[in-house]
Amino acid sequence: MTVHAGPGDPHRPRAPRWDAPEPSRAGRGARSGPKPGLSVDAIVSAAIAVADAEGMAAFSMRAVGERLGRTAMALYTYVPGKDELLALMHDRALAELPPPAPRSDDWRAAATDWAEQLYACYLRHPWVLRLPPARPALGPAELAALESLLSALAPAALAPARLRGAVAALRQYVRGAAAATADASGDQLDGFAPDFAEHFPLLTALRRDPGGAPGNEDGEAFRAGLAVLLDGIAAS
Amino acid sequence: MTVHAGPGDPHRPRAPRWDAPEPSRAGRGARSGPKPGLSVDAIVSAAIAVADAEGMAAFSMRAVGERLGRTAMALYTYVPGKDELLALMHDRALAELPPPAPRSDDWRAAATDWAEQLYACYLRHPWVLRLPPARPALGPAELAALESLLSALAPAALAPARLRGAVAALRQYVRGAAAATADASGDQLDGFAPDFAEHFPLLTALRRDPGGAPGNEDGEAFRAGLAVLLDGIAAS
DNA sequence: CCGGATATCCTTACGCCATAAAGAGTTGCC
DNA sequence: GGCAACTCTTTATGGCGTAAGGATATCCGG
Repeated sequence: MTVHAGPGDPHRPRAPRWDAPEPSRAGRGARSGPKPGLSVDAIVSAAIAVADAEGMAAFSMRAVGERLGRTAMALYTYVPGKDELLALMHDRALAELPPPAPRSDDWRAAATDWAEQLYACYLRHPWVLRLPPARPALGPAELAALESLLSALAPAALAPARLRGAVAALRQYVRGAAAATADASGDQLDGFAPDFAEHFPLLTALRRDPGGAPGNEDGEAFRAGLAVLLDGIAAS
Repeated sequence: MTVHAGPGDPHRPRAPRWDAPEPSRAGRGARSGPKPGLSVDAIVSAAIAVADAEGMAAFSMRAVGERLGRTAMALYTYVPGKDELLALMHDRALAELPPPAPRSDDWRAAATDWAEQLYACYLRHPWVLRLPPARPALGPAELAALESLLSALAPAALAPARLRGAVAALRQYVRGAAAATADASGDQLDGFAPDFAEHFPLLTALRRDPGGAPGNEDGEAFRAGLAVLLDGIAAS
């Protein structure tokens, strides 16, 4: 990545090593000052711990600092601001995804696996689905996930345009479904006006139908939608 | 809906008419006080105007009040808090969607239309995709949109489980794709490490391929994914 | 061993935010 | 007229991100 808000940037004179471990410590002969007590990695870990445990609403620079026994301002030595920290968190979360599985001819199983891994990752870190849009480019882990999906779909030998469509559909579907599941609002449509059934007859009918499994409803819905999608890919 | 934080609620003694026009003014014989200079509707409209124009980052109770020539606190007479206002904004935005089209046997065209309407609506109001998860239930406009989709899909005569999957896939795909388009980050993956092509060969290959239309790339990607999805529904 | 440079980390402060509390002014019913 | 109900304002509280500046620790060249 190397976003490099280096010391040349007059706007951000702090933050000597933003974003990368700065190969060695040999930038200039000048290195001095007290040993760093923190690191970008440690801050990102603490930040993810806060977001996972307390939710995004309770996430703040102060909260992250506190978890590390520092003040909020101490973080600014390592990270230029909250937005950049969020971007690092995002990519770190996606880095939990497994590397591309060894090539298999069963693209359907491979794609299913990919989708379920990503879905589970989003549910482990639901705050990812709520990050602000500022980041200018995809992070390395997100790129790796895309590459992984392409590798899973390779045996299907789709035409390029079709492949683009399939990737977009899978990626966005998983994200949307995870967002729906995470916002437990889900499809809670009871307790409404008394004329609910009148206004929404088809919804009511679908609702009354002997649904799928009783528990784990969200997971079931996710898999059902995924199956439809994969059928579409298969139909190419 | 009738969420009714009525005067009986000790926690919210204000906000006499939250969420519905309160059929007439006949709640109790007691009505008095100055004529309301605002209304929930006017506030929601102003709030949407602010969010559309300035983006969610600049959205605040103060900003909405200012647009109406009032202070932030004046809004609290009509709306119990920011979260509830956001929920109303969400539903109002989705209320722009057209009512169910007259029944047509071409479910594919009908579903495509539904998806494009929703996609366009999200792009008109991208802040909708970024709302906090608090709301406990779907709003009436969102329910109407679902009913509309069911009506579009009716001629396909899907089995209930399959129908559920198709609805979930379409809904979440449109939402995810809109979010990706709105965060103009899109798929910006250039300007990276020099070994980009090495690390991500499949991505690089797909990228090099003579893509679809030159302009309107997002819309193209959206339609391609949608086509895959609809093929999946057709394969039932 | 000693300055000076450089780095980490802290305190303080500013201008935002949502919203609680209390009061001023307006209106309609008795 | 009096009073209750209502709208809207002012003020205040406790949070936020982060700019600014200072204390302190560490290293380097002398």
